Amino acid sequence: MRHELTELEGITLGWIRGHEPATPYAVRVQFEQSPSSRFTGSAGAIYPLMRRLEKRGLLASEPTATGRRTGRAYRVTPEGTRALRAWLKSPLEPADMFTIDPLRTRVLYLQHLGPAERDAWVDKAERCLREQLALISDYEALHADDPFHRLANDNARRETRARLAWIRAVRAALS
Amino acid sequence: MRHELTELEGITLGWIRGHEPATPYAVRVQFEQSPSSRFTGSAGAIYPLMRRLEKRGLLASEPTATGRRTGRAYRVTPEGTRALRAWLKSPLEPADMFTIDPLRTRVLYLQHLGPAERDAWVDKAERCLREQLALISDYEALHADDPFHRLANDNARRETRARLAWIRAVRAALS
DNA sequence: CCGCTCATGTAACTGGTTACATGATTTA
DNA sequence: TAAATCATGTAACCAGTTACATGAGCGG
Repeated sequence: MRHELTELEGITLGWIRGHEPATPYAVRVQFEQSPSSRFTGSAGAIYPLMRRLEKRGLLASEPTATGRRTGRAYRVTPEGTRALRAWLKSPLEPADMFTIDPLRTRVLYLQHLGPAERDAWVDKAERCLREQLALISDYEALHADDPFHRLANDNARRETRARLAWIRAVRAALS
Repeated sequence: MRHELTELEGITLGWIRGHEPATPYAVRVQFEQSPSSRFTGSAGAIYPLMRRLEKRGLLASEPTATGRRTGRAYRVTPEGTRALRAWLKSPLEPADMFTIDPLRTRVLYLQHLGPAERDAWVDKAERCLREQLALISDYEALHADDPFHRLANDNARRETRARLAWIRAVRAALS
């Protein structure tokens, strides 16, 4: 009885649970409108993933037809709910939760850019972080009703603010 | 002339530039002692990667022998330096820099846990974040001399602190 | 000499992306 | 009715992981 889920599987399962019955396309749209770039929500990922979860007994599907179109709509099975709950609780080992910040890795080797290039880099980074704050607010407006979405959004905002404060510290340190 | 590098390639190239001539094993050790869990620095990743970069002309290798052991030590070519600099400057599109926080995705679906389970989850998350702060300090001590490392470390510390503040806000919101 | 760690690799797998193919429905 | 876009899927590829194989050197 394997219950381990990848991050994408966990998120998908969680989303479907709240939007049953859900087609793969609906899941895809959801991923595309999210400002996160970790997953594209490409068809090539979602369709096989959902069939995979069904084969594992975590999803069950019924055929749907809008007009003459064929397709399948999925629901989370009790087994799937159990897997979702296990996923929610599980991977909280300290090692697993190190955040990945592409800015952080790049600053490690910033010595290989000239002073002017470094300044340009820092400026651009700060601009991008500001834009991101705006994107976060936009996205938040879409889900103002869901308190859990608001909490997740608060996380994104706080992290982005911390990175902004940091990038300003970087600028100060470089000059 | 393709100059695009994956994150792992960029980091590897940057590290080698500062530690020439470097063996794949030395690169591996470096990754293992880093507190980040994004890359394991497994042999299966590093050895092929470095050969790949050599074939692209970004690394050059000389055979080395400690005792009767055979092996190769690598240096970054001028072409490799150019690629490194391009990588440092390039992927700062807003979309690319969204941070991945496994806590954030999980909180989205926390509604599927009971109140007691949620509390336990929040407690564990907070404990892990605290441990991480300690890990960050340990790691910082290893590189106290390198100002760029210190900046990167400052980033990790600020983000972790922001996440800690957030998780406390989550606890407050849940009760 | 036995076992441990150092060091170099390879092979099979996996999860996700890109790019493509195709048919249905809506809109100009 | 032509073009756009909605919706469902497949195939080829790719970077990185896991697990394994192997041999050198070293300490008990």
